[in-house]
Amino acid sequence: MNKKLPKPTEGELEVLRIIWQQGSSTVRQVNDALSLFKEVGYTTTLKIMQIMSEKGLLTRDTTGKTHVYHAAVSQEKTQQQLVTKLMDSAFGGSAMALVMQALGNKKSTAKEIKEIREFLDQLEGGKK
Amino acid sequence: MNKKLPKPTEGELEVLRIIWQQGSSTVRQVNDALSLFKEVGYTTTLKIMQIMSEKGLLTRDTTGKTHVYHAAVSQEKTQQQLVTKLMDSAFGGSAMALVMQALGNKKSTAKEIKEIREFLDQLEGGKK
DNA sequence: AACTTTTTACGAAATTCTTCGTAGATAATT
DNA sequence: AATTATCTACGAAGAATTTCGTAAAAAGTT
Repeated sequence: MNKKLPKPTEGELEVLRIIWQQGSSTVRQVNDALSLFKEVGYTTTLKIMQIMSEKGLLTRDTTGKTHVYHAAVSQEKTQQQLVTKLMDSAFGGSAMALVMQALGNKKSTAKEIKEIREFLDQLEGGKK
Repeated sequence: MNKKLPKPTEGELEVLRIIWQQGSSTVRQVNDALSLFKEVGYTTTLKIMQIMSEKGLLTRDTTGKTHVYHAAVSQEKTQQQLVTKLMDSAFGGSAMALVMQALGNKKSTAKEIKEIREFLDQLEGGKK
């Protein structure tokens, strides 16, 4: 079990989000997607993805000329990792404090609030 | 209005947490507190706090021989900043998604869940 | 086949963060 | 007063991250 994958950096997270969204991709595809919202050189994207492979955040298929990269970490696990880290480092480990900041900040819609209530119901229900 | 204070690094956040907790402190006091849970040289702590002053995360009183450092950013604002950043970078801006990860992860107590419900009530009540 | 384009590999510069050693100044102790 | 301890300032090394240029290999085009 490889539980200790490194925390992705900002740049790595951007790549992961794209691959989670559009599925396994080539460097070109990721770079195109990145280029929609920021300026970035092709070889920069390539380098980041190569490093991510070394770290185990991505795997790649090198059969063809153009390598295809796959996410090696799930979106859910990664979000878990990041939110846990933030909770510990900035909120003293309190989920409540973090949740309140997240909700208090943003103007949540009535619908969102309702969904969270239902989620809380589930949490209590599924609990022993 | 200085809205663009830099995001504190891991090390800087540790210093801020200590100063938020125990109030304005000297380098020695911060270093002692840090030493309780990690090994760190005195000049390392000094350097970090000096850099934080330059960045505007701390202010300092240099009247005496021993300088006294004060937090220049509030805990609340900083938590806001960090949670917003995480929400944008890892949760596509969705507070809901983040909240669910935070709650689903940790085994929240019934009391915590109740508190969050009450918080949601307030949110809706205070809203127009 | 010669040329152009695309892609990977390699290396290195620029930046940021962390760490700490050394020197000098200031204060406290003997 | 001399010694010792404490503190700040300075600089620099090491690691991590981001960036990109150049070269070489592979594929496609004329």
